[in-house]
This record gives sequence, C-alpha cells and structure tokens, in this order.
Amino acid sequence: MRDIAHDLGVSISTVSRAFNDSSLISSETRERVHKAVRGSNYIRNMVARSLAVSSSRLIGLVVSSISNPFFAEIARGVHDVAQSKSYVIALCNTQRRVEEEEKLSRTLLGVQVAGMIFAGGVTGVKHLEWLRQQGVPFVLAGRPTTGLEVPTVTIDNVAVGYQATQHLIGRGHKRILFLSGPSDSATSRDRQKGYLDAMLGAGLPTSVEKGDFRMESGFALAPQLMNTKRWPSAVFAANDMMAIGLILGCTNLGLRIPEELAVLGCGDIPMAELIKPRLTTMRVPMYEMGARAMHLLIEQLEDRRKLGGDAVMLGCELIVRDSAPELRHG
Amino acid sequence: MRDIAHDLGVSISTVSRAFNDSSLISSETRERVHKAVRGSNYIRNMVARSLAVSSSRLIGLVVSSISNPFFAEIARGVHDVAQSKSYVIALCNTQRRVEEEEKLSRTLLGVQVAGMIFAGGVTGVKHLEWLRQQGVPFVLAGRPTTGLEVPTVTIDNVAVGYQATQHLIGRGHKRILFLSGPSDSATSRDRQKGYLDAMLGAGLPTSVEKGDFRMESGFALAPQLMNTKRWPSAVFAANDMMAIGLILGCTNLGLRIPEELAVLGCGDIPMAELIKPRLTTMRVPMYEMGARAMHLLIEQLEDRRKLGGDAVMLGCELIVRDSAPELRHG
DNA sequence: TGCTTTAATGCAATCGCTTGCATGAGCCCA
DNA sequence: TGGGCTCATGCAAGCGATTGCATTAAAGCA
Repeated sequence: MRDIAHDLGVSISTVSRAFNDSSLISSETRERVHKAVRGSNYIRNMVARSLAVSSSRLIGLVVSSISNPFFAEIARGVHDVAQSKSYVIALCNTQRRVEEEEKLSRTLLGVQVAGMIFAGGVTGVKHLEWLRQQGVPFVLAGRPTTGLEVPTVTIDNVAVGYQATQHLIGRGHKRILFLSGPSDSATSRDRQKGYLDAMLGAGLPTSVEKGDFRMESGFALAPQLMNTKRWPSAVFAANDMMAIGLILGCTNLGLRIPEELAVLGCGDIPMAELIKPRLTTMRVPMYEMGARAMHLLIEQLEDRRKLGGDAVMLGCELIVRDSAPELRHG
Repeated sequence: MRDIAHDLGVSISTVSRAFNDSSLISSETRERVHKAVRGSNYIRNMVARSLAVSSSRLIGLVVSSISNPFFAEIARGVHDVAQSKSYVIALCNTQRRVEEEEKLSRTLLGVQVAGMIFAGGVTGVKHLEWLRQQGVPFVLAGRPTTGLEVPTVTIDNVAVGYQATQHLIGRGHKRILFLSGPSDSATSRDRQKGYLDAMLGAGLPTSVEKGDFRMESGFALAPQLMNTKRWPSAVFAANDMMAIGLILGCTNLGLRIPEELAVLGCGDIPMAELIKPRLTTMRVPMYEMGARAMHLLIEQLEDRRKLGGDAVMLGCELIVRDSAPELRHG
C-alpha cells in the first residue's frame, strides 16, 4: 500500500480511503488508485485491517461432524452466502466432543472472528451464555434453542411429521406405523408428535415402533411386521436410513413395496433416489438452513441492535417417489 | 494483555515472552503469568500477533465441492491434524469454477494464510506458478501434479487397479471386464492401466466397457452382459456408484451376485456396505489423504527449505465383502 | 572490593492499515 | 477583497501483539 501511495504521489491515508469507499475522497482519485491497484499485484492485508478496525470478516463455523453429508450441506450453504458477502469461513469440526467445542470457541475468538455459527452439536447453555458475554454474535443452525434467546434456524419437525403423515392418510392409508429414532433425539420426538397429531386428528389408531436411526433397525422391522396378522399399510420412518433398511428388509422377504407396504422416509439423503423402489421422503433443506443461518448472522453483524433471538423455522418439502407414490397401489 | 501485565506489575514484553516460551524469561515469572492468564478470561489476540510476526496459523483449504463426501473426508483429515497443531482452517468451496478458485486464492492471501491445500478441483499450472511466486506454501491433494514440481498426495490408481484385478484373478476368474469412467478422467485411466497390467501379466484376455461414473451406466451394463453368449465371471468397476448400479441391474434381471457374476468396486462409499449383496471394493483413504496433505504442508511451514515437491502416493485397501468374496462361488 | 559476565526485564519501534483532526485550496457571497 | 464553507488530502496516533537493544540486578571472579 505504501508503494502504491508512493507511485501515485498520494498519502497512504488516501489509498486506504479509496479502498474503503470513503466519502472523504474525490471519485477521480479513487479511480486512479483502483487502476493502479489492478495494475500491480498488491493484495490488501486484511490482518492489519482487522487489527486496526478490531473486527474481521472471518466467520467461525462449528460443525459437529463435517463428514456427515447433512452438515456438509449446511456448510455449503453458509459458505456460499458468506462468500457472496466476502466473508471467509473458519471451519471447526468437533466430532461431538463438548470439550472440543469450548476449546475451539476460544481459538476462534483468538483469531477475532466476527461471528460464529454452530451447526449440530451439543453446546450447553452455559457455554452460549459465556459466548454472548464475550460479545460475539452467533447463531445456531439445526438444533433446538435450549431455553436461551438466541437466533436460530431449525426445521419444524412437528410440521414435517404432520405433513408426511397427512400424505399417507390422504392416499387412503388407515394403519400407519411410525418408526421412531432414539428417545433422546428431539428431532425424532417432534416428528413423532406431528405423526400423532395427524393420526389423532383423522381419528386413526396410532402405533409407534422404536428405532435408532440406523439402517439395521429398519431392516429388523420387516420380519416383525410380517409376523403381525394385519400389518400396517404404511410406515413413516423418522429418517431415511431406517426407511431404506426397511425397504431392503421387505424386499428380502418378498414383501412388495409400495403395493403391500408404503414407506415414507425423512431427510432425502442421496441414497433415497438410488434405492429400488426409489424412496418417497421429506426433503430437509440443509443447504438453505446454512444459508439462512449465515444471513441471520450477517444481519446481526451489520446492525448490532438486532441481538435478539429471531428464530426461523424451515419447512420441508415432500418428495414423492416410488415407495409411497401419489396413487395408492394394491 | 496490558491488564495482565499491569496486574502482575511487569511489562507487556514480559507477558508476551511468557506466552512465547521465550528463554529470555525466568521460569518463575512465566508461571506467574500463566497462572494469571488462567485466572482471567483473557484470550490472546492472534490477529495482532499475525501482524507482528507477519505469519498466521491459518490454513486455506480449497475444495472443489464440500458436499461431496470424498472431499468432506479430506477436509476432516486436514482439519484434524491442523487442529492438533493448533492451526485453524479457512474453508473455500469452488464448486469447480476456475474463476472462483483464483479469486478465493487472492482472498486467502489477503487474510495472510500460512499455507494452502487444494483438494480436487482444476487449478491450472499458471495459477499454481503465480501462487508459488507469491511465496505461499501449498500442497495438492488428490489431483495429478500437472507437470509442476509441487508437494502432492494422491492415490496410486494404477496400483489400485492392479490390486483389485489381482484379487479377482486369484479367485480363479478368467473373464474379467473393466467398467471404466469417462475418458477424460485420469483416475479411471490409471485404474484401467492397472487392470490391463494385471490381466496381461496373467495372460488373460482384456475387455473394457465404457461408463461415466454414474450409477446408470452400471445399471445399463447388466442387460448388455446377459445378451452376451458367455458373459464375464467378474466385473471391476472404476468406481462404487457404477458397481452398485450394476448390482441393482443384475438383481433386477435375476442374475445372482456373486454366484453368477462377481462385482468389485472402487471407493468404499458408505453405500457400499448397505447394498445387498454388500459391495467388495477398494477403500480409497480420503481421510488419510487430507491428513497427509496437512502434514506435508506443516513440514514446509516449519522448514522453509523443503519447498521441493515430495509426492506421496497412497495405496488402497481391499475391503472384501459379499459381491466378490474371498472364496469363489458357483 | 571492584570489574566482568550473565540473566531477567523494560523501552520503544514495528507490523500494515484506519481514522480523527489539522491543513490548505478553491469557492461563494456580501 | 475577505471571511466562512466545503472538499480533498496529509499527519500522526492508534490497534495489540513481537523483538532488538538498552538497562539493571545478581552473581562470579580475581
């Protein structure tokens, strides 16, 4: 920057002002500076800038498991809008270890991140309170707010469960089983609530089987169903993996899907459209979740008043494929 | 830091030296400082430090598509070793757009990254030369070196193809077909070379079918095979998706796997062990690739002499499952 | 005791950029 | 013509650390 100032015969301040689009500079000079910069291969030192203005354009993104495709999608959403506003993101992977999360927060504060986004993971309220006290804006993506008033973007899982169940009911199914996730999963509980609401609302009998989100529990359900005298005509699984397991299990036993059993999943993971029959499922908009989270953060960053807890809830989209088609089979 | 210095009645320099484990300080003072720091909630400002020492502990990680599980695994590998050496990583996603890659490089240079890792993607030699000229250490992960002498970690795909084919040959297969990827894929070409080497070495006839890495091309191969009078006894597919497509296609047509056709894939994507029969495949160590890349980078960072181009080639591990088992069927 | 050596500390400049304030040039209006 | 304005620019003091050099105190040695 010194060099550029010197070449142009102006002061360093002037060059700096040109960069910052200050109104204290003539547009003519601004142009001269920009031209000179393009001509050189000067790259502005953002570290020095950060120090001077004591705020950076770094955003800390704390993810509980980057190799989980869901979180990778969130990361992509965050990244894309960050980039469009010329923020750069510092990625941290906690692998679900709480200690990591706290240590990483300190590290991120050390590099003076302008804000943070927590996706998944298990940060305690205490930690979040400490964070707020440090004065870093942050937003939570895809996890419940745990009591604290904090900007959050989540999935409305009750609505998801309700909508999915409605689809099945609308196709004439009467006996619909819900295959849940582990009982400590808020996600699963909410989806189950949506399921129950829809069933009770329609005056239908409910029936819940407990799973663990892994494919095996879907697979294991298949023989169990067939031993029942009147098995359900449809199953709504709390996630896609279990739904896929169920499909595989049924196919294995010669039960035809969707003719003899409709299966509806939740998530729309890539595998959903690869399996035969292709899985009908609720698409959870992870990318959008990341993007919205970043937008929320930017709002806070640009307008410090808005430290309040806007909570945005995203809905899901039903993706109708073959395992629970538009028209009822059989 | 000023506060701490003041509280302890020492100078700022002393505190700084305590942090840096300088030998110019008594161990007693060092302890006093550290204790005081633990007591306060002071967090060292790494931005200021970076400016002063003109080097940061930020590593730029440029990935061509973070939502691709392969790259996510690389990212995890990079992240883990970075974290263990207290580097923090700045993630950039290019979505395969070359312009992005160059713009992002500038951004990363602007935040004074200590080094960069490029995973996947398509950076041209020109850009790499420019980067080197800028004096930033960098390493390439999972892409060919394109002529320039640059530290790189890649998969030895020729060896992979050879090893996979050997496994099939060792199980008594004589007619083995290779299902290739698109012809502009160096990865596929190398695996094919390995296949050819192994087959010719064993005096067996070779036969290559052209695919495109997508599941469909595997699926489409199935009927094609069955129309052949003597179909091969085994297929080695250049990636898992095609192998899975092939399995689905065969199952669809009633061809039994592995009894009537053995199938061997490449990649070991999560789906590989979910499909029935579970896919025998070559595991490509993406995580390790990221980790090694980061190690290579750290070497350069800590010892500036080593700007040379160590190229490490990772082998793959054969994961024997059901689609091409240890013992020959049929 | 007096002088050299060594170890521990403080001072102040520096990293590259921002920004409040001072300065000076040109302009308008009385 | 001169005083007040506005506009563009430069000066210099930070931002929060690091670090070469000076300084001081303690210790060693003759």
